[in-house]
Amino acid sequence: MLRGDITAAIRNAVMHELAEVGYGRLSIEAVARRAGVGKTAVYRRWSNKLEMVLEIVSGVAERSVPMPDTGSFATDLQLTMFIVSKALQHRIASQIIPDLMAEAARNPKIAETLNKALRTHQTALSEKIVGQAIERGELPKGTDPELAVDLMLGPLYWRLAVLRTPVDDDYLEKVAASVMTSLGATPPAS
Amino acid sequence: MLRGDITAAIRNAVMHELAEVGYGRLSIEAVARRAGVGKTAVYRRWSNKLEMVLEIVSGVAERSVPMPDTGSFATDLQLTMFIVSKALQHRIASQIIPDLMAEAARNPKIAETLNKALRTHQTALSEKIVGQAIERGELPKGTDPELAVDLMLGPLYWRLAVLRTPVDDDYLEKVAASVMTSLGATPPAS
DNA sequence: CCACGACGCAACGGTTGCGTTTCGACGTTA
DNA sequence: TAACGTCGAAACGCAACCGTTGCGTCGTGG
Repeated sequence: MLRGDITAAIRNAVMHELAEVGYGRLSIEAVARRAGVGKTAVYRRWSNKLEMVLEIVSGVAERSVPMPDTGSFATDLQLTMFIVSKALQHRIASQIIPDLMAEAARNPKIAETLNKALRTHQTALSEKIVGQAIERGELPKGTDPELAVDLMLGPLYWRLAVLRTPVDDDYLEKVAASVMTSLGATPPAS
Repeated sequence: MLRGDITAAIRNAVMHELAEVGYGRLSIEAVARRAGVGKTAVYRRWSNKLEMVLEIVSGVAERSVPMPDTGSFATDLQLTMFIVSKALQHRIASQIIPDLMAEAARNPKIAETLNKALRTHQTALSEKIVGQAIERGELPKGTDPELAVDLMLGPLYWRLAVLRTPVDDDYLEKVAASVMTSLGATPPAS
């Protein structure tokens, strides 16, 4: 039986190596070195760098994806943006995500995995928020869910992952308010 | 005197290698191979992979940065978004930009260069557009230029560089309209 | 209590890239 | 035509990493 503590050490090492040197430069030797294990232990679990990274990354991404459903679009929106901003400001995640995104443009398997890990658990989720809001009458009937999601997540990603500017609650509120306005949302009943 | 045609061949090879394998995996040997020149020719011009890439990339980025100043915010906005969307849909640029962005998170020199090449020639430029619009009374006085830029470029970058979804004129208009609305812009005088 | 399996370590041959050096061919300039 | 500098090609020693193998140790399950 493979030892769980060693598997965990390797997973941890992979995430940190990914953050430090990126997928392109990631080497299994360095992973084993960092995890304090032999290369053998790594190859006993995965046969490839690609397979290893995909399994580990999707494993991390899949768990703990909260599901905002607060009953109103305004709070759903704010909560989602808050969660995403926290995730994109996480030291390691903020390095790994743009790196894998760039790599996905070259490697279809990475693209597919990221698709599953991020788009399914985030964009599709956001589209559900929009759908609910339309049903509740908080958003106009013709609202394009895709466009709405782009307006929500685009500025956040741009700010955090591209410009790497820290984001405070005040900024989040401004963006949220802008999204509400531009979508023609009915203000919360408060 | 260094031969210009060979320098050009190397520059071209670097851009294509960057697009295909990314900065992390880019090797000078491969560049020379692709350019059909000897490694000697490369090392005679630059001493590093880093130095070479920075010089070439900033050279490409610096030239031909048009300056939208059409006289109205609405058209400035549309023109800017059109130009940016064209740039981000360029086969090679759309691979290189996210890759270097991710690399910039690790390498301060790359970050600085990208800063100069993109932020100065694009964000600051966009901020000028917003400033002019405020002077003309097309935007409210308190408008935050940074926020405005984020709302303009964020969704575009998200769409094109992250999701890699093609963008048509219809989508561009929708985003532009959303930005106008959320900023409380005065509609064009037409 | 014993065998099995996972462990680390070290070494294997092979590949790739580094940055440098040497060589002969070529073309320009003087 | 003679000197100079760039050119491609090839090889240099060095380092890193690949994926595999053999070894001796240690812990656990049967």
